[in-house]
Amino acid sequence: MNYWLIKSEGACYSIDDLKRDKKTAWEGVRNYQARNFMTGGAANGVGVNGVKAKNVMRVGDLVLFYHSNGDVEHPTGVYGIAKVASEAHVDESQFDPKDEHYDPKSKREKPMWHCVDIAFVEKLAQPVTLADMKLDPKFKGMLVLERGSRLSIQPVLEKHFERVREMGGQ
DNA sequence: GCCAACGTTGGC
DNA sequence: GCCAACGTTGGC
Repeated sequence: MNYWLIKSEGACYSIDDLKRDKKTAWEGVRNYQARNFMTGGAANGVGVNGVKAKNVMRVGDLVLFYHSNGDVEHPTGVYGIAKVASEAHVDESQFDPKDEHYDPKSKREKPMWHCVDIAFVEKLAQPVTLADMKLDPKFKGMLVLERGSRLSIQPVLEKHFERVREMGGQ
């Protein structure tokens, strides 16, 4: 079992939206490194030379749901837990000229972007903010705390995942 | 709103 | 293949 962190602008798609939808296709990721965590390296989810990397999302993996670009009322941080609910599949938004994530370079015959489905697990009783995590030495080494860390899908260590859950509980 | 850090593009 | 220019992300 692997653990992950995915970012979403809270004002754009929040943990409450995921709770309402129960499940959503994690479309719109347009960064190769982030994509490769979903697909296993190649575009289509079968990995490089048919071999999936170890560090790739698998059905059932648990995910920290992180709100980026927060403000005073809604601070940046982890707001809930989700899980990976599908293998990588074609991200339909790349073919839609009206979609903000439209990619004119990508062709149906050879799609560039794939995504997994993400399902709601729980909302934390209280968010674990970025500020909280920076203050707790147990989070030392966590990718999201690093300066300039823009990766929207990140692997997370089990100990960091469990610590978030602990701090976010009642 | 600012701006540093980052990823991508494109000229050469 | 280098690297400057550009657009975007995201903390503050």
